Amino acid sequence: MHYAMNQKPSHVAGIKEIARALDISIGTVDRALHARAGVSHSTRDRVLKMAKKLNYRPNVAARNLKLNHRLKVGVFLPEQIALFYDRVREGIRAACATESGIGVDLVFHSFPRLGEGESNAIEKAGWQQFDGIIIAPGNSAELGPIFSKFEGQHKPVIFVTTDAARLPRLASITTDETASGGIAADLLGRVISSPAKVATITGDLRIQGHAEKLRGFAASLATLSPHLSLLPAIEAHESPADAYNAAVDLIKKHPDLGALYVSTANSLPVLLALEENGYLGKVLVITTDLFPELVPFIENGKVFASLYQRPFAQGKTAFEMLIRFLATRVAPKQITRLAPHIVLRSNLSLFINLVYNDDSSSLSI
Amino acid sequence: MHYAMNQKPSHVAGIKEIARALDISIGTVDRALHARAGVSHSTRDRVLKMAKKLNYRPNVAARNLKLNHRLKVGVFLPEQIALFYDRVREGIRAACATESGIGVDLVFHSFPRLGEGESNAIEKAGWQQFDGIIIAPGNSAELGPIFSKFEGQHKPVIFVTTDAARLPRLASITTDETASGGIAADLLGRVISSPAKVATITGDLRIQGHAEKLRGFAASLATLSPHLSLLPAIEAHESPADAYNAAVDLIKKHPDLGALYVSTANSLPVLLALEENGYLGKVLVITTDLFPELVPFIENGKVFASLYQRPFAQGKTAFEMLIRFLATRVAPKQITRLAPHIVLRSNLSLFINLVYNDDSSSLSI
DNA sequence: GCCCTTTACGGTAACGTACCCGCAAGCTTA
DNA sequence: TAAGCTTGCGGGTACGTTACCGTAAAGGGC
Repeated sequence: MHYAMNQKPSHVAGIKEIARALDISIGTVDRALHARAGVSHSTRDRVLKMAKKLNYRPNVAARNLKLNHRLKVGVFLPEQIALFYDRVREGIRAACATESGIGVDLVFHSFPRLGEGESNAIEKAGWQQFDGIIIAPGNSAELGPIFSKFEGQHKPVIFVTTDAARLPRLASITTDETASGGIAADLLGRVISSPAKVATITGDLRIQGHAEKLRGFAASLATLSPHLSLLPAIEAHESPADAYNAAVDLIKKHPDLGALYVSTANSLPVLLALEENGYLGKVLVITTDLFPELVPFIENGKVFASLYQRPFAQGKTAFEMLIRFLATRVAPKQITRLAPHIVLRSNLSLFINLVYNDDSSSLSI
Repeated sequence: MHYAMNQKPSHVAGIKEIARALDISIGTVDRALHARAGVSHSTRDRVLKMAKKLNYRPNVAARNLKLNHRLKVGVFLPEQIALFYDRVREGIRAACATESGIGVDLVFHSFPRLGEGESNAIEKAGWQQFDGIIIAPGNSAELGPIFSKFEGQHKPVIFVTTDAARLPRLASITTDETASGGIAADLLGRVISSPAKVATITGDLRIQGHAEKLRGFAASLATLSPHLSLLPAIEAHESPADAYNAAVDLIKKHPDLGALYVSTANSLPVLLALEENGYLGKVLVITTDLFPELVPFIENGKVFASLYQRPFAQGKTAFEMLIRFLATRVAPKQITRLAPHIVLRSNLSLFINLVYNDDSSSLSI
């Protein structure tokens, strides 16, 4: 038995076929199709109708050849944490490499840390020169003036890795942070069946994603795992020393701690603090993201799970969206929330080569 | 502070700049660059050197315009299970839509079920007419003769959703089935802390993926969750009635069953059997894939997790790889194993719109 | 010497589109 | 009525590449 459901690739017409069909010049057809001046209403209508009838599709190759414009895309990402943001950059580069239609020039700019120096970097680089921009917006207060200064220019900006809903943007790509927190709470509640205390260590709560993760965690804990009681969130401000001390404090205050959710990538000092005090293995730990030092902790089960934010996929998606918009001027979905990957010791091997980034040809896994 | 790491987009030369630099004709340059006949060795070398020196990049737009060849891609996928394979088709279509460079004609062919009628469909459709083929190879025994008949033609074939390692293929895209099984065993072992019996219900074990899932499950159970004892695998052959009866038998024989891993998408009859006998909620269940009927089971926690095989991402990746090969003749990584998504009630909402497929613009989440 | 083939290269017509120039008809204004 | 302007359209060129055709020059066989 055999079923064919062809959609016939029916002939697509060019601009000159329309001209021939209406016995007018291709110049006129061009003006009509592009709503340029110098065509009467009646002719324009006739052209548009015939274009639809003949199934006109502009030939992208010819257009690109003619208006030989290379696109310039500016990418503004933090240097820290390099292992994370380098994967974003790789995703962008990979997507750029597969782009066969239009010529794209990528210009990478860096600033020290998320929310630190990004507006500076943008202003120095010159917003103007880019056809589109990809950025991780850490400090929306600082970025606000820049965005409003260039308002009305409709420069397409795409946010990656974290969002800033107040700023006007073409699109934003992040993982679903609320879901990340929710998954952590869900898993902890499933594994720990009796009542227990749960703590969270987070990063800078002014960054949108961190707050969302916590909200998701708290909400999910209350509904899905009510037998777990949540301790007040500990904000570690991305500093290793802060995080270490906070963890030591925590286990001193709550020696009966059952579980811990580290919602920042800065989990290593926390793990060391737990290990040194003999709590690693006793406390069920869920972390965020993936980097080489974390691998052994997951491998030997001391860290139950880590929620991977898929930097490569984020970069790739952002670039694809931007180019698609620049080519077609059709706006993409404004908010895209990728599903975070749940990294366990059983599927760790699927992510490990990504982390060591020895295989740049690897896909957006 | 501001760090710029531009890789300068330095001027890229065209074919005629090389010609001018060497004071020869562009025809000669073209022949030299494409290793065509009619150029002396010395001139060829000079051209190639100058091409490198001037940073020659062929203008894809111009090339595509000139050799106006549309590519024809044949897609052969089963009809059953529609919700799964339709997502694969959507992924292919989505990738095709973003393809701006070359014109691609997609031709979809279907056959009833995986491994049933696929060789028939291919032979009827005519292997010859396609520049490339995407197929779900269920029955490698039947496909073998077809593949060997056309051996040496180097027709690029990409396998999706399941692999057939014996057949020559350009690439294969599946989820990592071994990891799927491993994740199931890992999670079950984490949630169930005391010794318990674990059963598996699988599909046709002649299909590569099903066997791999079981192997992964057994291996992972032995190493990560040794307190769980694995019962012999039950093969349900994709038939709903079979699956139902098998499940009833199972709980009759093992009323103390602790957990169940359904490694086929055909999990609904199993869930119904458990529900009718009051076992749903007592037995920890992990299923495979996602479809509307499964959603409420996950929502209310009766199914702990489901391992989603990302059909959309598989289709999209397969198409992108195929086109990239056809455009550049550079072979992709032969084996790509995507990480399956772990669907829990806490992240179910991220996948639910995919399942109801009301949003075809959604990404390869 | 002639004729034929081969080799190495020059020249050029497209591919479909965008954009500029030019021209005729109609209209306005002095 | 002449000069100037606007409107509506035709014609042509160029974008970078490929695929031909043409053609000198060199070589080989008679």
